[in-house]
Amino acid sequence: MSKETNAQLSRREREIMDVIYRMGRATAAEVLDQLADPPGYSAVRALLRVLEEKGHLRHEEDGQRYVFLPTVPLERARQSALRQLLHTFFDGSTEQAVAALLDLSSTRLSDAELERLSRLIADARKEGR
Amino acid sequence: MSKETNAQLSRREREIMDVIYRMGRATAAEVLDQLADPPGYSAVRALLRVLEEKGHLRHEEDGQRYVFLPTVPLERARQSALRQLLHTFFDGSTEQAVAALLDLSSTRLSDAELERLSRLIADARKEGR
DNA sequence: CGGTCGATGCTAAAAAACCAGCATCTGCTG
DNA sequence: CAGCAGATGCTGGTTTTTTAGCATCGACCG
Repeated sequence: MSKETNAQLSRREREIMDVIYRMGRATAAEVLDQLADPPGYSAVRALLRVLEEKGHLRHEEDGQRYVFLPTVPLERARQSALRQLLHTFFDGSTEQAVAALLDLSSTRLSDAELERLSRLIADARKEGR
Repeated sequence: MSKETNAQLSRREREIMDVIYRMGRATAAEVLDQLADPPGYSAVRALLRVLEEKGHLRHEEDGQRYVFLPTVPLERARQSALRQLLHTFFDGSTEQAVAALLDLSSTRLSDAELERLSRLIADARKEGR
């Protein structure tokens, strides 16, 4: 059994984790001003403590203040999130998910990006055999 | 302003919505036995009622029992979810997201699927010009 | 007809989440 | 040294979520 990054997050907890994943690392104050519908400073700190207890965060001391980091590295968190999304919204179909992703941002994609994506798939095909 | 599918879901509510998106439509009993860490039947029904009040679900009557459906269609819910995921875990980069997606399921992808993906990207490139 | 089964509606209370405020500590500055 | 600034730890209370239980209703069956 692994390290027990204990179970299910509440709404606020989720929001805070998201902020920290976006930032990579963050202090209480930084988290606070990234929150859309901000509570008080104390509230944020309390939640950070809880998240640490639950094993989702750890902190390093930077002089006086704490900088919080995820215990689960970005890559793994991503994977879980993707897997989850794939399962609930795309019935597990990578193909559909990629399609939706392309559609979502079709205008924003540069030619170079598409080029690289194309290569990515070519590589996947080769590996497959 | 649109129909006000009122705000943020709690943990259980989220779980239940996920089940319903997976199933497309579901009765209380069906939702119950899809839940990983199941509460009582009553609890599920109560939450379904709440979700309906909040505007996330509606129901149709099938003889005696209710079948619940999302008010927001799958496609739109997907988009929101993807956008969110892209933002918090991939810094908005579609490319990285697609890469992660391919990596996640590399073994599971059939040749035919990769073929189709490749075509998808080719199409996107054409449209871009 | 009377009873049981399987639904629903509703309510109240237990549990969890959320939050603010105060006490404390440290470093810095006048 | 005294006081302020900025950080943390902690505690208690309010609000929201989550849950179970009980009442009801209609369909079906013997």
